[in-house]
Amino acid sequence: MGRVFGVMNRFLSNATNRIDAKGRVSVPAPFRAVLAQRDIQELYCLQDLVFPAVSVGGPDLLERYERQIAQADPFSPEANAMSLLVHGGGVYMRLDAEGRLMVTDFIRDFTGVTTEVTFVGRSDHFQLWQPQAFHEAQAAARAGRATFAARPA
Amino acid sequence: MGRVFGVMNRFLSNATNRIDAKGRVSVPAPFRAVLAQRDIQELYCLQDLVFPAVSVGGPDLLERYERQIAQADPFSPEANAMSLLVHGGGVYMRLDAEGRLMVTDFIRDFTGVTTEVTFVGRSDHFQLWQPQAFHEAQAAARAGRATFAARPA
DNA sequence: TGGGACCATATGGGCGTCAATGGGAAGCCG
DNA sequence: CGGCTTCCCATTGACGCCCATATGGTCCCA
Repeated sequence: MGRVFGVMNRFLSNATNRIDAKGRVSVPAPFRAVLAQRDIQELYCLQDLVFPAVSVGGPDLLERYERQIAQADPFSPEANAMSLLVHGGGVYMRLDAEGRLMVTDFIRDFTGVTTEVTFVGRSDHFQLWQPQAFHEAQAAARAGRATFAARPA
Repeated sequence: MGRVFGVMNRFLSNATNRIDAKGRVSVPAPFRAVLAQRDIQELYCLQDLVFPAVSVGGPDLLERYERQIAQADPFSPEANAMSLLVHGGGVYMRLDAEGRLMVTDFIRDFTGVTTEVTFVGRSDHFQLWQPQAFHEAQAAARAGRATFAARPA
């Protein structure tokens, strides 16, 4: 195998792939490379806390969320809601031999994807988005960010 | 080979190159020299927050943004949105053996470039612009009006 | 000082490889 | 027995890697 470059060991950038007649979609090769490098074979999926997107990562993703829940006040509505999402909404998935995953109703219902899926890198995990929703969310984030950009950090 | 002069270790000035039939464009040699001097082999690209331009730099460019994210609560909506921009909107690129890069739809859509690309030095990184948009933005900056109209959808 | 050789950059294009996609066939669970 | 899933193989279109050419500028030398 070729050399793995220093910063490519994170999930970065985005790509949109088609869902085939059987409901499968290819995970972009760069993302699969990251998964392979981290020895991640079992994928854990859960809903994003603020966006209509499904987060996908290894078991470490689940652990990160559980730590966050543990830190919060156990009686707070936030911790309660998070536990509901993380523990009640989480799903395990596997890739097939060609590096594709099944787009289940869980994914379709929450993200709104129908024919295409946008894979979005999030550094330590990646997300599945309905293409249009991703573009809109990014445009909104940029707009909100630009208003503060004028001020020095 | 020759001695590298102090002033050449930064991205300065601008140049416009053509996009060929395969969608490639040569990065100006002075910029490539800076990249080589800094040992930058993988390029990190991100949409500018205020201009219709794509910023290109080394891994340090990404790390600068990531430091900002790290300062916020990792589960906050703000950090989430920021990561959506930096990780989801960022792209890694490599130059081919001749020092060219692919002009992807990502670049075309955001900058509006079609047949030519203007490379603009920004000291620690450089940017890709649609030639006319660059001239207009520069003229506006010269006139002292930093405000820039929203670009057309 | 003018001409010409030399050189680096920008550009064009062929070709092989790999990823994305499509579809068949066998296996599993209802 | 039927639908759905999993494994496997075929296709194709894009991208990376390679070499060729042109063009403009610089340097050297007469």
